[in-house]
Amino acid sequence: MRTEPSDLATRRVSRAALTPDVVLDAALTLFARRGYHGTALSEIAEALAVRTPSLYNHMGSKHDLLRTIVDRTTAAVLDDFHAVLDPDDPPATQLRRAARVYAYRHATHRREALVVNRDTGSLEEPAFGEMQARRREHEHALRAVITRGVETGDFAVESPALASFAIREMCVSVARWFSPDGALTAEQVADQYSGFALRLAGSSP
Amino acid sequence: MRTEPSDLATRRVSRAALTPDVVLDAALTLFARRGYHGTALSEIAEALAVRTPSLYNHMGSKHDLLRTIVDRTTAAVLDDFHAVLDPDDPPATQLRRAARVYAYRHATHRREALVVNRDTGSLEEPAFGEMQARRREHEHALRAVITRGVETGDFAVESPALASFAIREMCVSVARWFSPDGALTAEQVADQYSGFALRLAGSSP
DNA sequence: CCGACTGACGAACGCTCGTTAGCAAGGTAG
DNA sequence: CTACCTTGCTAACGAGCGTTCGTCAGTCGG
Repeated sequence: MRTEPSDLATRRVSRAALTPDVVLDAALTLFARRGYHGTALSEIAEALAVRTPSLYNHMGSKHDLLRTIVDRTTAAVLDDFHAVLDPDDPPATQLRRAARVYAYRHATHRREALVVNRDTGSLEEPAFGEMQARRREHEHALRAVITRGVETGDFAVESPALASFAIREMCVSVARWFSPDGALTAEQVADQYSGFALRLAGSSP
Repeated sequence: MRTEPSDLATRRVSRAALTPDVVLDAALTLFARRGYHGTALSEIAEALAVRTPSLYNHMGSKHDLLRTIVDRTTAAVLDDFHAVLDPDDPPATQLRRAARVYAYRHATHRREALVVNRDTGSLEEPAFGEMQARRREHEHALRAVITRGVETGDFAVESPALASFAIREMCVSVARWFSPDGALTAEQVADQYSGFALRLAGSSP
């Protein structure tokens, strides 16, 4: 379904078959680097070695690019969460897995994360509302895990909401500094961050 | 020196004396809401009940507004840090105070934090380099605290760099959700977050 | 009462943006 | 071979951007 993305690299000159997904990938790279309003369609076209109007054979509008990126990304985050959360697991296991998969995604999908966390405010309705709903769903689900852990005595925090915010945003920020060429792999970072999350929640060892 | 800012509220109609600081404050509010590239000078002018060219009596350029905001904010963060850090304190006290003042600033100066963390990439040189240098100084100073704590056995983390990133970004994110009208005051949030930081670093109780 | 200064203004600038229309080249199906 | 469909192109659009200039009303010290 998806064309192989070139990660953070910029396609150039190659002029290999232009498709909607190729355009989307170039937009993703540039949106992540310069922001949605800071990126001109002419820059996306240049990165693809094509004139600006040609883009319109493969997309609806500039705003559609942003909407598609945000839609796919927020949906994937929720899929991740529900894929690893087993209701029968103890709270500590649930939190560890939820934090790990969340941190892992932000290490392996840096561009998506940067765009979603910076340019979400440029979405128009109804896309903005839908995105907020999905974000809230994830937020509430994570908070529920912490709340249950506090009730069972596995966790110890004054405010589950506060801890939930802190853990989420801590994981989100991985996208701001992680590099696949760095000393740690995405898996190692995700493991350590899930450990941070457990400590933060006051998980009893 | 500074005119009293109207926090997140928007000045309107009042037409009280236009000064450089009043313009800066309106720009701060709008940059925080819509981003630097997403904000037009005409919107800042409208918020001040003035025509766009009049702004130029009180500022150099749009980019100068951003530069001034970032300069003042990053300088204040470093001042905060050095004001609370006593080299004779044990690592746990140093980390608690550093995290508390950092979280507190992000709760009480939300607009500045949002702009600095979103639109810093729109800075041109040399402003961008200067900002990066100050950010790095704060980052390295906090990391040094953690490293020392690991050496003394007060902390327990695999990678001080990773823990430092996590703690910093966790505090930064306070600006994204904190509300002065919420259930918790800025002081309470800062206290809890500094507790999070200590736990995250594996501080021995 | 007058001179100089401050500051908001209308008009206009050059530029870039996102987007549309129409045409031409190339591959494909019949 | 021909008709068609796809797709990149040039040209052009209307709008909005940040910024500059000259003007003119208001204010204030003398």
